Amino acid sequence: MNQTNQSSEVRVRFAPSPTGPLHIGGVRTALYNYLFARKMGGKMLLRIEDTDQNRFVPGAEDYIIEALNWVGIQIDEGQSVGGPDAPYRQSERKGIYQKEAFRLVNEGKAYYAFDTPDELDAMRARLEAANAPAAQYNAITRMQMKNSLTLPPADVQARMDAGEPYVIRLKTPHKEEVRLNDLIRGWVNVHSSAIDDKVLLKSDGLPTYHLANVVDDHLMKITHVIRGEEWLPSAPLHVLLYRYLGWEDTMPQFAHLPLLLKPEGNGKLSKRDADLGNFPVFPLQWNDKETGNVARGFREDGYLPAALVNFLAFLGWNPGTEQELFSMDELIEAFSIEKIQKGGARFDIDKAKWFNHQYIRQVADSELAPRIQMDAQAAGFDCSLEKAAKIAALLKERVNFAGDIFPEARTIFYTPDTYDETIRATKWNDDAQRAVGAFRDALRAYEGDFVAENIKHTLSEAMQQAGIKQGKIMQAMRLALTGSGTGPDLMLTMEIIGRDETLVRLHQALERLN
RNA sequence: GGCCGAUUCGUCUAGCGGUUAGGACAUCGCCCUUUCACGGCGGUAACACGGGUUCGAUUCCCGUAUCGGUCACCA
Repeated sequence: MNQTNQSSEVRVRFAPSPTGPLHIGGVRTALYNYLFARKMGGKMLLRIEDTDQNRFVPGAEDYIIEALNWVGIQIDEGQSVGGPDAPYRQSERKGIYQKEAFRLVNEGKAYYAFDTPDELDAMRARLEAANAPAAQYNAITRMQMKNSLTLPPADVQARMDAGEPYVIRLKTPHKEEVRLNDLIRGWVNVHSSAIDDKVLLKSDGLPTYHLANVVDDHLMKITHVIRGEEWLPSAPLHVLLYRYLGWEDTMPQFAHLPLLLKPEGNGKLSKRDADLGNFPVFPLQWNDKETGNVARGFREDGYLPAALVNFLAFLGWNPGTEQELFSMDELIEAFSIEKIQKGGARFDIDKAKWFNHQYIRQVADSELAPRIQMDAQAAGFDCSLEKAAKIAALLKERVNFAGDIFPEARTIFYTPDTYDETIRATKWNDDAQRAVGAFRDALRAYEGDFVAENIKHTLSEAMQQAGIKQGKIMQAMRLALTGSGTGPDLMLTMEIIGRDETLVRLHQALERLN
């Protein structure tokens, strides 16, 4: 029935479950899928795997879409954009999975099971007590359970007619070697005895992940399944499903990505680690409506999407060159599955900050200005966009985040009310006093443009005339002007402060520091 | 515990039989500078262990150890 995919167009999908905010590892998975799709000139699909009604979280789907959009991952087909295989929400595709599940039963590859949760627990407890090799529903134990393999057909029919809940389970072969060739890991062999009789269709009529993802990937003509390593143990089961469904000849290729690990200690990266390390694990801020908790996001923390993407791309992949900074287009150009790492990658937020620093300094001053203006206003200061842009130019190379700029520029906005005592004690001496006085007088007489270059010239001339070595008094000058011993370029700072205010500050310093 | 996977500086990694084992983050030092940063230069720092294969193993094979993942009517 199914002929080989003639078009050979690469088609990949990102298939998250809307159970909450998208984890940063999920963003990386989406990114790798996207890079691969674009690199191969293929398509990127977005499918929502919402087959667990109990775990459904309102708003999660919108969050996922907004997050992908923010990082710059464009969806070609799928939820939010539509496409030929709609609907892309699995809860709306119920009938499709049921049809395939019943087909498997009819073909003898699956069966109905009526066991209650209590009965299943009892079975597992019994097997564990008996020290059985594996406490699972499988080729051996299924013959002692309540299912269409053990019950008389009439009984099965009666139960179904009576509306008794049932599931459909895969009739996993007893002894069979299942192989799959993972693009990242090579051949992986698993014996079918290690795979239990997985539930394919739940008693609520919805499929489990295993059935749904295989059916959808086939129907949507997915050519490559790129997903997290946590799926590797069930990948052989999926291979088995493709075989039983008769789709093995068009089965997609698999690539199981290494996991994102905790910064220190053992295990995969969790929200808790992020809180401990004081960094986000979600792309966007998430407001939990039930608990009222707010989980921070990379966006709200001031990370640029380009920086996050660059950082994430390098967590588990490397082009093999010494270039570190890559735009999305460059990543697409350089990307290849072969260069994906096999081992898990520890999450190092310092590296993320460094990437952000690299990108922040490239942002135009005018783009940074509104944020600075906003921060200034929040602190109670007026700030024109022109002034904010100048401040951006003054400080952007020094910071990791746009939000760090205003705090460093704070002294620009007000005449010092206090002066750093340590600097005062060590730097405020007779020469400093004379220097500030001489500079003030020179500035009063100066009538040209009040720009850094001219201010610098005025200052050095004044110091020369006063016979003072400029380097000796610069920190005192800074103290006089800003009240602080440290900060960005002083001449530019004065330019931004303006002539009048500069004079006011010099004057006040002479009065208050003596 | 069974099954599957992984293992190069503290961290992310390059390496695909012969290298002074390279880069980046972090760290330390020096320089630059009006200070603090930025930046520049340099330093410390790694092939988990044991067997093979080979003239030669970080690289190939087998064990061991360690770490991770997974064993639901969750994805």
